[in-house]
Amino acid sequence: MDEKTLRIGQLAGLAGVSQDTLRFYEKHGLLNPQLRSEAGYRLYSPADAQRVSFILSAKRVGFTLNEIHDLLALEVTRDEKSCEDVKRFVDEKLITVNQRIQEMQRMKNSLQTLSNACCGGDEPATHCTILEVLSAHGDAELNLQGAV
Amino acid sequence: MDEKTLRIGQLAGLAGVSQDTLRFYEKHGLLNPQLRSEAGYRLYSPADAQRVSFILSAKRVGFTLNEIHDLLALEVTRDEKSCEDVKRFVDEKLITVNQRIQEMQRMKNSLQTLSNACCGGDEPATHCTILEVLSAHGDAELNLQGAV
DNA sequence: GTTGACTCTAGACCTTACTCTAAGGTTTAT
DNA sequence: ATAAACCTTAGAGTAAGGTCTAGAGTCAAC
Ligand SMILES: [Zn+2]
Ligand SMILES: [Zn+2]
Ligand SMILES: [Zn+2]
Ligand SMILES: [Zn+2]
Repeated sequence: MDEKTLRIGQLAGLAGVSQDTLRFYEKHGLLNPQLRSEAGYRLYSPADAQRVSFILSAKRVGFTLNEIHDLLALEVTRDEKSCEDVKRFVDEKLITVNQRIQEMQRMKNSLQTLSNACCGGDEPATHCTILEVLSAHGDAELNLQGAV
Repeated sequence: MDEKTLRIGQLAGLAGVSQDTLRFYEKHGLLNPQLRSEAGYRLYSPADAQRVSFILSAKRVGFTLNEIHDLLALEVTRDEKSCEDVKRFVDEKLITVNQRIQEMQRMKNSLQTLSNACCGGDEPATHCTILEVLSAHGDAELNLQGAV
């Protein structure tokens, strides 16, 4: 009842991950709750909870744990790094995110086109293929040369 | 010189993946080039190439190989499946993609805010933290209850 | 005062998606 | 006709991100 701290099971429940996952993140330096109960139980502060939330969010948008580690490290190392470094790093990530958004948008369009074209009835779906849609209005997906 | 077929190294080069990766996809049913040269070399048709392109695109937007397999399977099984099935499946994926786009958009905003706030100079970056930004205009990232 | 829910550590194990190795056959160029 | 570059298979190895197990302490409640 110290403060508004959470034990591992509570935070895991709220965040929708396992306790093991939280310990795993800690072991890999993404998380580092400062408090322990007398019995040695981890006690997570609201800031810790926010951190978890950020990790999961970043993961869902496609960052690896290593990248997330670097993003979070801005907090810890910020007086060892210059603003120049920070800005360069963040702007790099921004480019990545923008590219992913564009690709997602294309995928969305393809799926939407397929969905629209499909009558949704219960006859055999002889006319329904993702690849057919892609080749029909086939932009973006054929540019093999565009690959990195 | 049959047609415009590609050997594995050529397709791998164009697609920006390894030959092993193409064979791996084949082994796992995502790809299945019909032709072989007399010597037993795989010969990929333009349709195969398109398929590869789709796989990579789908992967980049966050689908697993299993999910991609299912998307591609629409082609193969389409006269065993009803339009109803296809539409349900695709609409499900659409929801996923839309959610990811939204989350990416939020991440983009956070990074953009951080980038804007950062002067980019070479003094210590004491004021530059992703978590600070998130807590400052902190929507979306605190809703632990919103987790699945 | 013990049952049941919760937590701890250390370490083995798992899945996904490749990546590499070994041992060999093919094609092209000189 | 032989090297260099390409392809084949089967199977082992790797990295990321967990997940599970064992063995033990803790805490609330009946
Ligand atoms: Zn249909
Ligand atoms: Zn139909
Ligand atoms: Zn700055
Ligand atoms: Zn600055």
